[in-house]
Amino acid sequence: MTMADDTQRSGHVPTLADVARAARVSSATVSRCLNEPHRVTRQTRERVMRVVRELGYAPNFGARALAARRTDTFGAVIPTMDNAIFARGLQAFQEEMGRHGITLLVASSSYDPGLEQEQIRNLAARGVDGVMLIGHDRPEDSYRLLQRRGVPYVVTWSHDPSQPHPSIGFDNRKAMMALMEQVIRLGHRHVGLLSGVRYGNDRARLRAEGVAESMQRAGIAADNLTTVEARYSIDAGAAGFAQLMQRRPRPTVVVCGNDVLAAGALRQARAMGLNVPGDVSITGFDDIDLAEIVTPGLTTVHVPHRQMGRGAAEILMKLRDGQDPVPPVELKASILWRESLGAAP
Amino acid sequence: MTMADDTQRSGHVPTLADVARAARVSSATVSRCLNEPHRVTRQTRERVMRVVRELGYAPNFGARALAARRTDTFGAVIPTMDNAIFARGLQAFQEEMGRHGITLLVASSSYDPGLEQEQIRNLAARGVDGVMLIGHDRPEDSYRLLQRRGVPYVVTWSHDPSQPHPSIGFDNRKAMMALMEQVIRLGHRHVGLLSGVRYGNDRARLRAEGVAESMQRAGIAADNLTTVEARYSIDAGAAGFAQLMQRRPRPTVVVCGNDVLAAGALRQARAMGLNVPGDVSITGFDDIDLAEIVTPGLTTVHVPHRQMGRGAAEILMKLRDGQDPVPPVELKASILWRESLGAAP
DNA sequence: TTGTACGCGTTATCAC
DNA sequence: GTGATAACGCGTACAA
Repeated sequence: MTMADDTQRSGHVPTLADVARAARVSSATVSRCLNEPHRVTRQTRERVMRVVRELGYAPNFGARALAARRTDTFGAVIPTMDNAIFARGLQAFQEEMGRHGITLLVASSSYDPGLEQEQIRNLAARGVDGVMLIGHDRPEDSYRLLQRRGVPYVVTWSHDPSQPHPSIGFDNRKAMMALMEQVIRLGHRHVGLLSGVRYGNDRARLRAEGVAESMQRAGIAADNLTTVEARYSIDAGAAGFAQLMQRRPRPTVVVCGNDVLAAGALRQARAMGLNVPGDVSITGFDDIDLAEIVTPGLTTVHVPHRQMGRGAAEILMKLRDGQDPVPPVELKASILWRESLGAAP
Repeated sequence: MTMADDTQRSGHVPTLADVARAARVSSATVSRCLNEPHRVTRQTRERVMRVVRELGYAPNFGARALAARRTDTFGAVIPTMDNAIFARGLQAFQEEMGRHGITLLVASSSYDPGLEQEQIRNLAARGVDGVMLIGHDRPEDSYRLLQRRGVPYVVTWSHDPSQPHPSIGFDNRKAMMALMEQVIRLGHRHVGLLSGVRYGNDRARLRAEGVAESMQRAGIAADNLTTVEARYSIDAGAAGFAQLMQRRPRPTVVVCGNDVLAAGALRQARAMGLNVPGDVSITGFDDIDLAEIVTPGLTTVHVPHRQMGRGAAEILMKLRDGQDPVPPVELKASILWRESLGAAP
């Protein structure tokens, strides 16, 4: 019989009433001590708080939410926790929330719109005071669900003024076009696009559109662009790169929809004995840690992750406090030059 | 005035009573339709469910938890979301939970024991039916808090039979010693240890102890080991590596407490014009994606992330269902050979 | 099979 | 400043 067996389960979780009884006050006074300490005399307050500590009391969240109709909790639904893309932005989001005494609930959707809707419903049922969403593309029902329950939300990672939702993000298409301008300037005319899955993902979709539009504007035949779609993983990136390299004429540059795919492409290039950027150039998107650490370093699009997270928190709090409407905020993404993009061979 | 302005907030969130009224049944019947559909005739069930959809009803979580004294929610407190270490294990944990209709709540502690306790308290107050914890090292109070409230928990990422807590993990010390055996066999006698922060982190502590013990067993003077501690980031790893390289005689190998530090070490080695493993060897720990993608590939300790996550879920469910005690589960970690570890120069 | 009625633990509105 | 007490929305004996 170990210690854990003795104590893992116990009889009774202390309630407000237990504290009140032990401190010889009413439950209302205990509640006040916890929520509005200044409305209680120091003497009783100290007595109550001592009992709170002794009993190890913690308020029951469900009951509190039920009575106060407010949870001081915000939610975020992100496509995946399995990588670093959203981590930094989320961290900033959380830090800003923490400063205001708000807790963050995180759910992940595995890039599945149906699952995302379920997660949104779950967060709403949990009474979150606001929700942060990634990207605009999702069933109208998902938005309606939040609107109907009066839960404020903010869309991030994408700026698209045509969308009628509060948002903060950057223009994925424009950012990709800025990168493509450099690619074309360096003489590349045969382009392989290693895109993320576009269905239900406006970031991936807009980035891909940016590539095509840039080529069109430069007067390069659409036929010179080959696109392969890959799910979000290094292995899928490697496989996609191998596929692109079979195209004739072979692309002189592989533009990737994100850094993870680019890392996979880099690995595959090495495995195929291809020099980067000597034989083929590779570009990324996002500027996560990975982009700096690979060899050669990835030329990529730097995304203002932290600024986005902090801004999203601010917007959500304005919305919660009744400020409405809040206009979309556009952030800038910039090109980060490293070594993986060079002149066309 | 955009669409969002019109609909962002609405009047009334539908309740069980609303559904009952619209469907012309009692609230009890609606509740049954949602929770025990088989105890209701098909006819009324279909009528009720249609109203549920029409009204966009979702049960109020707080109220449900309050009445049922059960949330079908498990929690996990991880040190950080900012990297991939815990992501894979957590994903497996979540998948297993999902199969059983359980939702996961994730909180992060920023490697701060105080903050971790606050998060544990928060999860407990939210009524989670179980909690997954990383590592054993934390104030006794944190455990007591859970025990007192009768919330089952499981410790992961670390196996230590001397600890009286349900757990699943691997022996961090033993794993590091297995790696060190190879390091020493390759002729290394001057070792730099780039350790993670050990305070409140038994994984980092035990890994560091493993290095020291291996050297002692091999009869190598303790003086031949230089230790530098670095917080969890690539930059800190790079700085720590630079510091270790100033030691005379210079270490022929830098053993890192995790892959992220090793990646930083690798970057710094390149910046200093040092060949790896020709001039100096570097090893990692964890085997995250990064370890495979850097150049040269990291020789590291492969950790059974997914197995750990899945196992943790199973243990937690047993505990919740009253099975007690559940003995600690030990998993195996293995050495993964890549290119960054070579013979001593 | 369905309905009635109570309790879950907290906050908020009153009196005092 | 403090104490009763009525919600809050749901689950569940128990009765019908």
